[in-house]
Amino acid sequence: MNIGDVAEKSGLPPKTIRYYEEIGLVRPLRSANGYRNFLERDVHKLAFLGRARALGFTIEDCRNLMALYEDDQRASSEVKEIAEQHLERIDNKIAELAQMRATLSHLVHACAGDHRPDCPILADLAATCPDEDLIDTTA
Amino acid sequence: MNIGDVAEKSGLPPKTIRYYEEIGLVRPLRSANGYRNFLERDVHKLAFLGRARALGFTIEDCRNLMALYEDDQRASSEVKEIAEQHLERIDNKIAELAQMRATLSHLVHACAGDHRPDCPILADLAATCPDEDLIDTTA
DNA sequence: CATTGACCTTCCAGTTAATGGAAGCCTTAA
DNA sequence: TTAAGGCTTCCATTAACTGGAAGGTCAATG
Repeated sequence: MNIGDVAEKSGLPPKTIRYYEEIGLVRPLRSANGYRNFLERDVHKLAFLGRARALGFTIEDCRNLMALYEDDQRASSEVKEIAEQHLERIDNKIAELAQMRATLSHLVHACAGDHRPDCPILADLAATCPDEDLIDTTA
Repeated sequence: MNIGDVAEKSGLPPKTIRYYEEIGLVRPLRSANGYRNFLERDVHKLAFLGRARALGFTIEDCRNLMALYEDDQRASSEVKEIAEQHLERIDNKIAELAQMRATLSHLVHACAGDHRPDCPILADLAATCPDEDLIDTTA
């Protein structure tokens, strides 16, 4: 199977599939003409990778998940640990974004958004420390 | 003022400050010895940039916000528009992460996480389309 | 048989926003 | 004088692709 078919079946662009080969996530055979020759097994692996990436796992996570997937002696605890760590990363990211969102939303609502230059958003970004005039800035 | 002092005052690492100069966000003077020589105004700008970046604005947003900040003829609507677009980006990102979180959390709870190889997480990642055998794959 | 168009190949560059490190000045104090 | 610390530039690296150029392959058509 050529890369175009695999792209369609796996949902990954050809560029990405080539990249995944380059970093060793798949090892397709080669036809006599130099074209990559994928087996169904490769398609399956690539779809697996696509789903893992869609869940936000890093490439390194994917590499490890794939290794576990192919190891029938694995302990599910190993998989779960990777997933839990990722879940924590996601939670942290969401918290960070929620914090940004709160501040930004507040500022946006406070801004008239008209022709006048007065802007609480810029005022906040420019905000000097409230006690700035108490700080020795001559140093 | 040397870069080290500016770093301390602005909260940005020296490396980042040099980078911001490289991409034209600040233009410090130079002393006779070749050292960058920052004015209070530069420190203020850098702190502004640091706060904007902390709110997740891109560097390009920062460039535009800074230009508006320095233009006393600006309309607050221009600032608000940038902020609103960013808010939307944040909301999209949060939604995406929340979706990942939901799926992943579900899978993690379903996984025993013991010594056995059975794992719903891997099963899901490997999941072929439920109706795969009904799909014409010969096309 | 030649050519066209759709594939495929490799290789190089660019993306975001820094960060790490090497090699080498400048300054100051012991 | 020499050592420490701060400063300089330049180059490489990060994550995970993506875009594009130059060129080989293949199937069908004129």
